[in-house]
Amino acid sequence: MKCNNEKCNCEVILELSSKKEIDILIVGSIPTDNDIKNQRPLSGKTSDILRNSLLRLKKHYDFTYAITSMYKSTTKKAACLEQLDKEIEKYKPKVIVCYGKSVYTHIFSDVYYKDFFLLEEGCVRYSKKYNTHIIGCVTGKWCIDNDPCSAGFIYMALQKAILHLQGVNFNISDEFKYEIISTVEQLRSVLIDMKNTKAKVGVDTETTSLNRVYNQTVLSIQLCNNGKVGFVIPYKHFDSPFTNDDLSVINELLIDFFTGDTKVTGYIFQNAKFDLHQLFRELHVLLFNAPIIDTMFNEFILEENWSRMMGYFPKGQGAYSLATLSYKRGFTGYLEEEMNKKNRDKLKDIPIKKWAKYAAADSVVVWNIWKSQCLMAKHQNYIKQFKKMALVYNTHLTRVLVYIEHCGMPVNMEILRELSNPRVSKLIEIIKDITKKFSHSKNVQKVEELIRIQETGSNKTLFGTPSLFDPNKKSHQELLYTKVLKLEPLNSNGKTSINDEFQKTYKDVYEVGLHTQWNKIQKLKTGYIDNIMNFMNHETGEPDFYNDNRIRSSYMFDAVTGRLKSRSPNSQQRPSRGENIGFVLSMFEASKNKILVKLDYSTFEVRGLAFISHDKKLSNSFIEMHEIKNKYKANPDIMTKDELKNLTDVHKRSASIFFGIPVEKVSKEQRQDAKNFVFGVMYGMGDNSIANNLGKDVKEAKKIRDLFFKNMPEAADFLFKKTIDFSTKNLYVESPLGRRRRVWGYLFPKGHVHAKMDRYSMNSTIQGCCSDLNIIATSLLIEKIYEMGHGKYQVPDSKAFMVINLVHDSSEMEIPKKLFKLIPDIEKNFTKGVTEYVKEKFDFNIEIPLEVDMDCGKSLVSMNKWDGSKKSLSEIKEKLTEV
DNA sequence: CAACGTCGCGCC
DNA sequence: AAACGGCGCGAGGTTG
Repeated sequence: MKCNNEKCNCEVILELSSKKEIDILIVGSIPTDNDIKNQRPLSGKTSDILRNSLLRLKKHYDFTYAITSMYKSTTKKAACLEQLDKEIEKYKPKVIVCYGKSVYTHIFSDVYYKDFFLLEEGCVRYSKKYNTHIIGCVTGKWCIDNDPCSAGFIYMALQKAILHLQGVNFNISDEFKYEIISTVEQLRSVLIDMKNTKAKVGVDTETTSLNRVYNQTVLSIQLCNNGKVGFVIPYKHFDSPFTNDDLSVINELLIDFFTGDTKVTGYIFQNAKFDLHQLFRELHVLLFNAPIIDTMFNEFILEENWSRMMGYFPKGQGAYSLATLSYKRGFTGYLEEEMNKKNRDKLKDIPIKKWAKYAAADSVVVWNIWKSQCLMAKHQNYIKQFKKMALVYNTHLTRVLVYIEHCGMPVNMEILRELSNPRVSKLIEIIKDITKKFSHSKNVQKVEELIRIQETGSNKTLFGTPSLFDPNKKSHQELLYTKVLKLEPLNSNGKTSINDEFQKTYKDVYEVGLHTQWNKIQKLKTGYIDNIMNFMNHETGEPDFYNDNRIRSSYMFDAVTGRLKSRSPNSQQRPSRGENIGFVLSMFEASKNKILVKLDYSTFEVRGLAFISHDKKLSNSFIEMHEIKNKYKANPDIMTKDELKNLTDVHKRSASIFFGIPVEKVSKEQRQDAKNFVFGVMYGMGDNSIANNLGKDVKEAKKIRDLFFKNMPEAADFLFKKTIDFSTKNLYVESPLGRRRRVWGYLFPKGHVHAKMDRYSMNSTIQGCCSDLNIIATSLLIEKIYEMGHGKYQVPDSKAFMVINLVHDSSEMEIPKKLFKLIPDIEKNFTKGVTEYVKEKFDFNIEIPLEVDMDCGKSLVSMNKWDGSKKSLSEIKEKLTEV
């Protein structure tokens, strides 16, 4: 059919799924030659994702659709746009899905964030011009170019379009009212009213800064329990009607509200961690009387892949920010200039009346977002697990994050200052020494000559000319290793790069060896000495660090598998092995009269594989080892520590299972092979990589894989069959606790992307589940600390039981020496305690015993391993009373 | 010169 | 042709 525009002679292509009326019109941008030839728009390879999504959705929903393109020719001819209008006029679709940003911005001109399409993506909006609803989504090409998991955005947009036909609306209202509380009695009556209402309460605070512990003031607290009216409680603000006496009454009222008897079914926050820092600091409330709900966490739980798209969102307004969450649900309030988050740091100087409306909005909006999120969970068939995550899990998560960030990791400043002082630092001395060795190398001297000629045109040197060779500079590396030393570059692009492979291959070349040492030690200095010194500096640093010399990293929950991230600085990559790390570790020292306790789950992910897959032999391995350990703990005299180590080594046992030999006959090499293999398998490594890793040829790696399949059939079946079948079918995997990881990449055509999704699926459940258990266990411990009255704000910091760091499967504490007796209880909490808890609350039965390794000491360089026995405990105690 | 993407490497 | 999961950070280099 030809376009009926006289000026234009292009082909009109339109594909109809049915001759009935059209529900959904999908509009692509520019057709290809093939599209036109076949009369089938969006028929190319990159549209597979769209078409696969339609196929899958057809299985669940009944709907009709048409596919067309905005332009009718392979070039952008303006005249053709009229043709699209005619199509819309003719078919009167109930909703238009705009495939790509250009289509969306053409059809829906009312776009606020023009440069950030992902803020519009998936939001159903009403178009006056076409008198229909519009929804935008990314294109397949965009998914291919960016992240395969973004393919889900296309699927979700289509699903939302379909749900729209059924009258399902995820958007929230712009309408709300607000009230400023002006007397204590008024507050009392509002709080009593809320306490006696079975509803959730949206909570928000306005503060003077983003600090967590120090140099911070709460300006106001907002509450809303119906999604319509927000109450603003003025707090410490010049414009507040409350006297100091009033404030202490208000504090009592609030403490009672959050901890006393209540009918409230949950508190809804946006970024609960921040507001809980405020409530913890001001009111000392950490354990609440109702679940803590976080709209930010919920949004992540509903689509964790947004966390990988941060670059496509405005600075300071990420994918999970309140502005984004509300905007994506059609809330336009925050677009008003007065509501702009950027102005919020000035609130302390502006009368409350002027900003109360916007402050109130935060509590109202989160309430409504929660409703919208529940609706979404329902349509993902996820509501039951979602509520477990949102209500039960998140309460623990938030508590842990608040407590850890509040406590902070102690630093011995004397040691740190010494390490950073070039005159006395032993660490800097090593760096100087390596630099000297470099400059004495004949080869480096040749490089310096070359550099000098390059830069000055002359190779003459004066006495005292500084060394020109910079080991970090790529050009200098190139000169030294390729030009002078003539080492064959190992990179496929023919360029020298000082990576792991290069350093291993040429480890016998003197300069390469120096380089390796230099890189390592330099990293220790910049990453831990310089970095932390900066944080502790009163000019460049942060008050939450320098006020009490504790490191307060930010912990975030947005790692796609469910692990925590830590940043500023990253406490999870603090050095743990290798030369010279002692310098850095020595500064992590417990404060006076306290000790550090480090708790690691023992081979947690391998154990996770066992208890998630219910592999018999692997599980038995762990059970047997547990029994041996218990016997030893009861009476350490029955065997030596070495014997115990031998008998309770999971990798030795795996090797014994793989190779069919007794544990005590397993060689070092066999153990290493089994270990590397199991980890490789859990990461989804192929035979080639495993072979590479084991330093064997592929045949042997395949042999070990066969042994794995033969001897651990349930584990192999779980990883390679059950998990992948489930995720290809459902496009997600789900952990026993109810955490999902979406693997939208299966919407791609079969190929390497599917292989990637296979790996994500196999790994995510185990990785996430182990991390979740660690977090829950830590939270349970904090609960107990508070029951015993040893928590922060219950006693002075010098006597408080602190939780100071969390690294995926380990938890670190700083405890008063007097509480040393609690060590066995801590161990129990992280093993039996958490096992019982998840059985009760999540119906998750961990059938094998969990085990932890525990170390205690004054500082991280002087830790003593506890073998679980009473004897060893008293030995450590004795050692620690000496320091 | 600031912002950005890439690399290499630290941790589990 | 081959492909190892999850991260943060500092380095040099490129870009506008």
